[in-house]
Amino acid sequence: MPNLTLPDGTLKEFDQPVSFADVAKSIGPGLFKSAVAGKIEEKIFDLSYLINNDSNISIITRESEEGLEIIRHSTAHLMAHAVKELYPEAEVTIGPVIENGFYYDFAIENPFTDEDLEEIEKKMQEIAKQDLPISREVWLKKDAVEHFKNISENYKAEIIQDIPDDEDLSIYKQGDWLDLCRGPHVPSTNLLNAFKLTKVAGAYWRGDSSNKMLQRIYGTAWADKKSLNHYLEQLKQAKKRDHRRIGKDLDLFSIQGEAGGGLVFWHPNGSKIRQVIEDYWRTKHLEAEYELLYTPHIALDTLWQTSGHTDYYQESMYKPIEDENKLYRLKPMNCPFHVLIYKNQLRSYRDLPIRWAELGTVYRHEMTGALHGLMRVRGFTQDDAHIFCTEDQVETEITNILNLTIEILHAFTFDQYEIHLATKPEKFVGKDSIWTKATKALEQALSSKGLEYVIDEAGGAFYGPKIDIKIKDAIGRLWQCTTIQLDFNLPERFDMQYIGSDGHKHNPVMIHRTLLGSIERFFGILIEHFEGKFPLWLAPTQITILTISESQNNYAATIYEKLKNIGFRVKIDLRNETIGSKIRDHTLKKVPYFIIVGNQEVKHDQISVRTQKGDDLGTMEFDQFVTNLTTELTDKK
RNA sequence: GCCGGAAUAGCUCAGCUGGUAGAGCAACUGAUUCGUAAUCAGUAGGUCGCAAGUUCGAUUCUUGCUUCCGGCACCA
Repeated sequence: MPNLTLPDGTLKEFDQPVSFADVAKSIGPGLFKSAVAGKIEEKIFDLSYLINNDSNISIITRESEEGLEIIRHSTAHLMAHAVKELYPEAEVTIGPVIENGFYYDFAIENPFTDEDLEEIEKKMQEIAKQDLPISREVWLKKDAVEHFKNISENYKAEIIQDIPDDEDLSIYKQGDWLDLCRGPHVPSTNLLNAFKLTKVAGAYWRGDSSNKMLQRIYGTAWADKKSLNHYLEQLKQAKKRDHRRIGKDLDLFSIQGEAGGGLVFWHPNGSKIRQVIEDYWRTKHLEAEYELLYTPHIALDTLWQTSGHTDYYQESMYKPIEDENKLYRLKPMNCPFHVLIYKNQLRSYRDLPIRWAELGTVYRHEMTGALHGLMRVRGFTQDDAHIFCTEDQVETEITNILNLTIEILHAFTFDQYEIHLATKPEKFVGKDSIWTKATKALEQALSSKGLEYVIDEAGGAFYGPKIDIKIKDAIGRLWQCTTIQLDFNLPERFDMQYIGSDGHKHNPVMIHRTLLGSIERFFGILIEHFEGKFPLWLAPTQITILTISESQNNYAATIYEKLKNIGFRVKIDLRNETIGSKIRDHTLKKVPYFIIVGNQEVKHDQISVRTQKGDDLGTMEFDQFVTNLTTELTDKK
């Protein structure tokens, strides 16, 4: 005779065990209709689960986060069911829920095509309409293994083998198809009506590249058609921001097969933006008392042996180049070079901290399949810096780095982050005591800045703990750019030293840090973040002057000269085209401001201003315009 | 690197089962001199990614290579 307490505190009394479905029904038909599962305390159960005892319960509806997850999970099963009906020879493996959807991996001889996906989707709709009840059964492990082996579902049998003997095995049935699953699931297939299969791709069994490759089908599923369409629309919008598309449209950069994959060509427009970014970066680093370095692009292989790179990262380093019987390597990192400069003279504790920064171009042989626009390339420039300091200086230095990071990211309108602090892994170098001290210093620096962070337990590199910062872009995606890493390894490997106040030699602590990460990748992120509509201070062309007809050419030229002399990046369009056509062209080129001059403007010695967004700011004095833009530049808006 | 797909004019794309290519935009020329997202007309533009094979004949079929796309694996 369970007494059930609902989330709002209401007490419901029943004189016999009841299912969640009945409870929902007793509360209201609307709730019953949208119910997909139930919850006792924090545990989730099927709607059909019978509640025997007094408990705190709640009903999970299809719109809730948990409800959606159940719908997605059940849709994954629905897809597997459909695949088995169409391709009985396919073997099912696993089908988890992922962000916005699900996937299911199948072992099958002939890979699925896009046409197959359509067929499968149709079959899914068919099964969903049949309104098949989804029921749960508990099986013994050995029965389950035997069953799946009998029907040649070897992967499933293997999965079951790995489940501990004492655990209950639940099997879910819909129609004559069944699958091992922890559940819960929606009570019937007709609750699944807003889904779409999105793509098919290969994926390794158990995620191991030495295993067989399976066929993975991805899909998305939602509580209703409206949410599904909303999501599909979002996907389309995200696609419109693709930096490869915009990079081509705005003539920012290219990557050319003729030169090789993953090597970036910065066109004049992209180069202009990069130059502005780098100038700003340099200014800020000089202000923060860094000194700037330049180092070579290649060095003797033996240097990379000393640094340990050839041991750990050989596969992603380019092969050695031979010259005069010596082997050289393209640099995959800048740090050993900075170390060499450090070692070039005797250092005293009075010299520390030393802060050296370099926009250093490195080359890494990424695997072909990994290359992706500007996001993953083979040659890129890191905004790298190394700080050499004493153990006691670590916290202050980290605080300084965080300050600089926040200021620089803010300039690019990135003000929301997710911060990770990665601690000592199982395999590590250096003394426990210094790890503890250093990790504490990182924590201290973060908390004193009031920054929230999550601890990534044992996620540090073998050579030291680190802070990673992920920034949130305009459509909520996270990108890891900043990383601040302590290194107890290189100072020892290279036998770096300083003379302490005690007159003895000590190893300095080395901090590696990059704020933007790779300039190429950061540029890609910026393109997507701004959708190509760069703020005034970054825009390759800031102003375009458009004439109505030929008679304003001279006036336009004077305006042009004046703006250019002030330092604006300005262009002039004297083409024999209608004003509408000119506006369209430059709007599509994402120029922030247009100055339009016709006979009216010439007559009153004024200009008419329009923005890229389409706002007509009307006519104004030239000086007014310059003042407005100068403010905008200072504010970096 | 692995699985699948793709590569045609500067860009976006069409070209059925083999008979050496077509549109729109851009470019160029001319007309038009125009008031806030496309003025009109004409011209030119292609080793159909590269190499080999099958064939009387290959953009089309086969193989290899290169690059790109979607995932997987990898990412100091």
